[in-house]
Amino acid sequence: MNRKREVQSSVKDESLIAKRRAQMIRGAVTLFKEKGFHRTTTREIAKASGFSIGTLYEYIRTKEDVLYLVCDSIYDEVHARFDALDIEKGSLEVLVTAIGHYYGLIDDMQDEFVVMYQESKSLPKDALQYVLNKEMEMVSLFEGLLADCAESGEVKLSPKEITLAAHHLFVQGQMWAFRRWALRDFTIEEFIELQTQFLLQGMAGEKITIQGVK
Amino acid sequence: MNRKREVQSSVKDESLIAKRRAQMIRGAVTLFKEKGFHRTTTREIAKASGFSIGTLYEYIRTKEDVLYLVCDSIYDEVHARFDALDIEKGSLEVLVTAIGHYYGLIDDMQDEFVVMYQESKSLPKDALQYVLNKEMEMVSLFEGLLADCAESGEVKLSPKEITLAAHHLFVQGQMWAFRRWALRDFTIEEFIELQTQFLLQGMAGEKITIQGVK
Amino acid sequence: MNRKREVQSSVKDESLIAKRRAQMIRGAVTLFKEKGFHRTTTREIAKASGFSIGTLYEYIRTKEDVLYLVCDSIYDEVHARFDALDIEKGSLEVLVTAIGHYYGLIDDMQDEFVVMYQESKSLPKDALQYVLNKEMEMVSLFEGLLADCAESGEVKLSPKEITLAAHHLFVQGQMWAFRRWALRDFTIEEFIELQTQFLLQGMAGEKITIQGVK
Amino acid sequence: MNRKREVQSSVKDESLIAKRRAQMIRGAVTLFKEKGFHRTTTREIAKASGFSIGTLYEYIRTKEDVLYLVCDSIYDEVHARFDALDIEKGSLEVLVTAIGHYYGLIDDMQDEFVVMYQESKSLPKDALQYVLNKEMEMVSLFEGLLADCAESGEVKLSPKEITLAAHHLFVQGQMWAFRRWALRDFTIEEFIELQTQFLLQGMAGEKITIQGVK
DNA sequence: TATGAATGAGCGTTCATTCAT
DNA sequence: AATGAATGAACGCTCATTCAT
Repeated sequence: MNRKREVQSSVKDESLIAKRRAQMIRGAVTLFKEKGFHRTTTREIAKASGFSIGTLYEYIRTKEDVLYLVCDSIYDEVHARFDALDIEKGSLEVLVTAIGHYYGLIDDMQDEFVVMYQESKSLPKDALQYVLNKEMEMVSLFEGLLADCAESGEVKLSPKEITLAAHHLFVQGQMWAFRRWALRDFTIEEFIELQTQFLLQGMAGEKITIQGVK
Repeated sequence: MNRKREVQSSVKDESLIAKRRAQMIRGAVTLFKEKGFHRTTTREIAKASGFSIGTLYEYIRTKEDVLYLVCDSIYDEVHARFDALDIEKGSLEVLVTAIGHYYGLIDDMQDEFVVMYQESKSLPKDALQYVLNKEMEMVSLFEGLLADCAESGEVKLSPKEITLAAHHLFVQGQMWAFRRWALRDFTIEEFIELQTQFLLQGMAGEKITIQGVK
Repeated sequence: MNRKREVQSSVKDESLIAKRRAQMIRGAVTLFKEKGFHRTTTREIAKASGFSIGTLYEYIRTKEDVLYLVCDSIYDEVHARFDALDIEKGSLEVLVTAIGHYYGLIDDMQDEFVVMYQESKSLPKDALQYVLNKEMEMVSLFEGLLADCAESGEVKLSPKEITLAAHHLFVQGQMWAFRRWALRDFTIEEFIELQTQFLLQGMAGEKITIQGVK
Repeated sequence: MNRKREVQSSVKDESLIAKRRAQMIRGAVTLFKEKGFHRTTTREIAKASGFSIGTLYEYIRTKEDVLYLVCDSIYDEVHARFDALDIEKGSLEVLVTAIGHYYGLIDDMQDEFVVMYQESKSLPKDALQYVLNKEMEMVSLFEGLLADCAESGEVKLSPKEITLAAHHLFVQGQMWAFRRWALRDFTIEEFIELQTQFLLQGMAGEKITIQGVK
């Protein structure tokens, strides 16, 4: 399994750690979104979190820990939401619900997702691996759902097509967070509706051939 | 129009400027890909370019200029390729050709595209605007093609659906550069084939309704 | 006289102060020996002493106080030992006994002596002066013993030679603590024996002249 | 052999490196003597050297490098002086000359020696090893000279006594640098004269026994 | 009395940029 | 036009010390 990395803290009171880190994550996300991880200083993070630089370092060991904490908290939320869905076996209906929830989550946590996608490359190796694994878990979840649909005959997709479709789906989710400036005219509901349509049709229809294309 | 930003140089000889900047871009892309813009030092760029730090600064004014030069050169290439296509009016066939060329280009310039998407946020405001405009030009090109298809009745899409489809298309292109680690099993030809299929079916089929979904 | 510096404590109970400071000294010596005064943190001292950082500061005012306490405790021990000797008047025999006891003490408290010699320069001015005075007392004790021997005719030494011999003696003691890595082959008994021999012969013999030396 | 550690510099001009490092060493020795290695900041070193903090770091990689450079320069000087002596085979006369030169050197470079002895423990492991080896070379030189004297019958010393005498000699040298405050009344010539006397008598005389000493 | 979370001055180090040669 | 030594602002991080509980 994908073992959670421990972020060391010299403070012992666990609930205090949780509270301070929540402050930290909130402050850091705003800053990272605005200026990026590298242009944000630890002093700024401390200030935005509402405490001093010294206190910040009571709860983390390195600046990168803050970024990791941000990424980790996103996946905690993702899991919380999906667990609430209580999925057993995939079907077109379940898939559509899952997509809706996933895109809804991204809408709720736009800043966090943008930060994660833009800045995760600055994570130390092991933390990056952890985050990528989490991402893969997410994609696999969709793959599983699609595979169930394929098995039950609801959709006709080869294994490769399933893989691609799952990534496709995942990436379109990112698009909502990333390209808001380009999608100002859409509500999240419209976006979900249209994306779902595209996807279902893309999977369902007959193969199409255009003649004369290289 | 989107006016090209001038990057100041204290050197007069235009052809020398072009030569040195080409060296610079080649060196910088590799470094930016490997370590990101912020972790790359100007000294490293100079070294990778084959000249001294002093010389580097004869051809640019700030480190960000290098990033801008990289981004700009990508779009020069994009334009060169698309101009060669000599498109007049859109049709499904033309659209499919354009997609193929676009994805092919991304495949050829993977490193450059990754750098651009990952690091462009570090550009100074005006340069970022310029690059985003370039991106919008690209998306608009696809929108134009799709609109032509809609007009001629080849596809049935509302204006909003056209916008979304164009972005969709554009983002799937990025995916090829970005998520290569997840798409190791695919060749670029397969990828183009499958993506095109998805798109065409997604646009062509009847609307699908899943009942019981919120 | 050399007045003992008061180290402030906010705790009133004198016996508790003594107990806590003893814990502190034991912990600190080990740490100072291992990593030096500057590389040792107050938190580490607290931990090694068996109490919290807050408690540590109930018994001292500054980190340097700990160092002072260490140095002071060494001289307390030195005095305790020499008082037990109950010296009245010097003679060669008494001198030899004193040397033996002094070197034996250094052997027993090697770590403490090394710390004192290596780190005492980090003491605040007045504390350093106090410690240097203590050291001078020690040297004077030997000077006194030597002077007695000179007076009684047991050795032939000018006042200047006495001074130098006393320092000599003192410094050779330090050597035992300091250069243990170079003296692995010697036992403390051998060392005392040989040093005493050297000293006595050095003082007793006829003056030697080497001709032709500039 | 004891390979010289390379201290990295980003400057290429070797003679400039030598010049700047000489400035650095001169400045640093004064500061280290005054306040110790740990209490001296790199900015102070830069200032005392006559250049900026940025320039300082063009010639070293870490603060510890400065300390190493100081220690290394001392032994360069030691070697230069001893090589000039052109010793072939030991004799009492040669030994006395060597001692005189060694103590003379220490007198000339008092500050440097004090810094080396007080602060070398702050060197990184490999550098410390290098310096200790240099020290051992020095001691061995005296051991060699003494062994030659023993062989030729000029002195009667067992191998162990030779070892101890060499260390003894070496440590008395340190004393001159270290305990100047206690030896204000002596000139270096007196000191050399008396120490040599002590040593020669210590080695030459008959064994002395004090009765009644435990 | 004992605790440990909070503080912020200060440190070592980096690196974009300049400019004399 | 090319070089690379010099600069210093700014960063990440530490740790002695305080003080509310």
